[in-house]
Amino acid sequence: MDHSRTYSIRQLSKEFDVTARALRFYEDKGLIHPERKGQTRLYSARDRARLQLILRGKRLGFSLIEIHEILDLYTPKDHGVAQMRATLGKYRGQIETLKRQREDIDAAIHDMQDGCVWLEGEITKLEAENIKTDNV
Amino acid sequence: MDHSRTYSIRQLSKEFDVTARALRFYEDKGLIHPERKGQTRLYSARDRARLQLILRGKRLGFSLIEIHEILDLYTPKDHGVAQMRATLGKYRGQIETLKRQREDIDAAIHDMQDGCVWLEGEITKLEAENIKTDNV
DNA sequence: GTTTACATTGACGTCAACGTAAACATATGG
DNA sequence: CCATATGTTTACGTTGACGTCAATGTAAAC
Repeated sequence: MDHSRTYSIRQLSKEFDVTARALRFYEDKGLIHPERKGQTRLYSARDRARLQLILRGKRLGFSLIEIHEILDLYTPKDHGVAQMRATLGKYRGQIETLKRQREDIDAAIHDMQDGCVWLEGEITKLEAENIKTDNV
Repeated sequence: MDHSRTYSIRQLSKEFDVTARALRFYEDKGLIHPERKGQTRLYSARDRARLQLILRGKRLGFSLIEIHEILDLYTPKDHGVAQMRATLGKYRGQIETLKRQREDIDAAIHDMQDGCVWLEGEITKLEAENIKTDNV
């Protein structure tokens, strides 16, 4: 919430449970651009927000290059109307990609839930058997 | 649908747009187990179904090792009730993982849609400006 | 002032997930 | 009979995403 404060590399790495190496690596790949106080990096709230997006992208299975492109969508470029239209197209493409992923997920969840139900049934069946056996 | 027929490595690779190399690689990693007619691999409908699961897992960003574990959940082991309970736990864990992923996706979609709406607004604003300028 | 903790930049290592190339078998049509 | 297509194994190459290590700097704490 505090938009003015700044974070050290350790603070950020602890908060999001990533290594400092990873943060420097993301910077190398142009995903974050922290300031420098002399040598040491100072991460702003904006950098922190970008890191959140990076990690979300990773959880969704995107490569760092793809995440870079997604981050580009979040950084206002506002050059020409043509550019903005192009960006709008990329937004929509990304949304489509995400929706396809969500369908995959829903399918997987349904499969798994079906499996759950079936397994539960099998277990209760076996339990009934065991109870009968126990009673004999 | 035809449960009795069998597929060559080329047929499968073409149908799912993966290389034959990848299919052999998946076999190496124990994800598929096609039969052999002499040297050549013969893929059954079951192998084909497993391949579908593999590719879906990949689209969702899972590693081959994780996919292997997921596939294990699909192959009935029915040893003891204890085993089945353990499997049931894994199912539920997997479902939780997928649900978390879906939340990430929903968040990303909402962000993108917000961005879309904002961008559309900016574009229409600029267009209005341009029209005024054109008329002068 | 010195230890201790945390920071930096290379450079090289590693693991996964294949690609690529070589060298060979099998079969099918012209 | 030979070419072409498709199959095989073995082995090395490649890319992405960091980990690890060395050599060094800096800053707070005692």
